[in-house]
Amino acid sequence: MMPATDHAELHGTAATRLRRDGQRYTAGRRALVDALVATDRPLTIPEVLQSRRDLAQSSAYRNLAVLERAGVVRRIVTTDEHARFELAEDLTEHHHHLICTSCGGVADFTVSAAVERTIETALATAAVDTGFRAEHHRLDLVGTCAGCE
Amino acid sequence: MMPATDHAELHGTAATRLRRDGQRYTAGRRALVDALVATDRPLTIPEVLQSRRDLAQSSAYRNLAVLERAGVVRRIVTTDEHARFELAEDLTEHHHHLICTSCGGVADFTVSAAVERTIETALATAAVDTGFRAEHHRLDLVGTCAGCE
DNA sequence: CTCAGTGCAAAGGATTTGCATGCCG
DNA sequence: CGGCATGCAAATCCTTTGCACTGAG
Repeated sequence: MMPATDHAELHGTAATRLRRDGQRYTAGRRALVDALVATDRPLTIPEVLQSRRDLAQSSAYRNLAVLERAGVVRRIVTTDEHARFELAEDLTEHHHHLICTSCGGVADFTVSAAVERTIETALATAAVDTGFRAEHHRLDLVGTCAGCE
Repeated sequence: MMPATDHAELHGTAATRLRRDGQRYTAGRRALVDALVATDRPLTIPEVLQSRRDLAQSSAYRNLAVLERAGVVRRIVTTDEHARFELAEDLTEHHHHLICTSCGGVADFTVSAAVERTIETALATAAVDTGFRAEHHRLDLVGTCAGCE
């Protein structure tokens, strides 16, 4: 798996995935992807709309749903009232989230490959034991961020 | 830390924590705790209301918030539209969640103490690196449950 | 031309809140 | 008695949807 860190390639990948779903890669959708590329943390829709004033709220919701179905973005829920969106993992890299219970903010972080392997193995076992078909795991750290301290 | 698996003791602990917050342990609040004790997975508010028809919806929301502030229950957000509630971890035991993306259901599971230690260590490092004060971690497995397969 | 995409405004649905009443301490 | 707790209904807030319009192919 090779992360498409190059912007042009990223947009190409997005276009391909949308086309596969019978969807177009329009300016509005590209703008959403651009907004997500420009940051290193998942954004809420208000945040996206603030950075791109020309986007209509309803289109943002609709297009993020389209992008999610096409596998370009991922929707995550944390603890606050807004859903958040980030690029799909195969377009960036596997990471986790620091969730601040004070301000509701979210930041990304990663752990070593060795730890990931340990977790993967343990989860695979748990999945087999319970007849669960695992798609992916989610490891978050919940607490207070440096800014809220 | 000793899990208060005994019901009487559990209610005593709940009462103490509420009192510490200047709150009463009323019948309605006890009923909510009972509903959560009776199951091995986090419940949504509709689920709680269904098992206890005598509870008013608004009181359930209000009281679960009170119980959360007092540290008796924990609110968790998964991927579907409803928040879910479970007993605080120190009243049960540390566990994780299997989240079904098909039916929205949630089940509990645990991993070995060795794996937990590995995770704890890795997260402690990440927290220090980012100036984050960690309260707890969250490890979920997202996929399809046996029933939805 | 045709049909997906867009924007506005209105609807929907989970959760919260105002207010009058009930009940514990 | 005084104040927290409760229930009902109305209000909120995020998100979704209806509908007419625009634009790409």
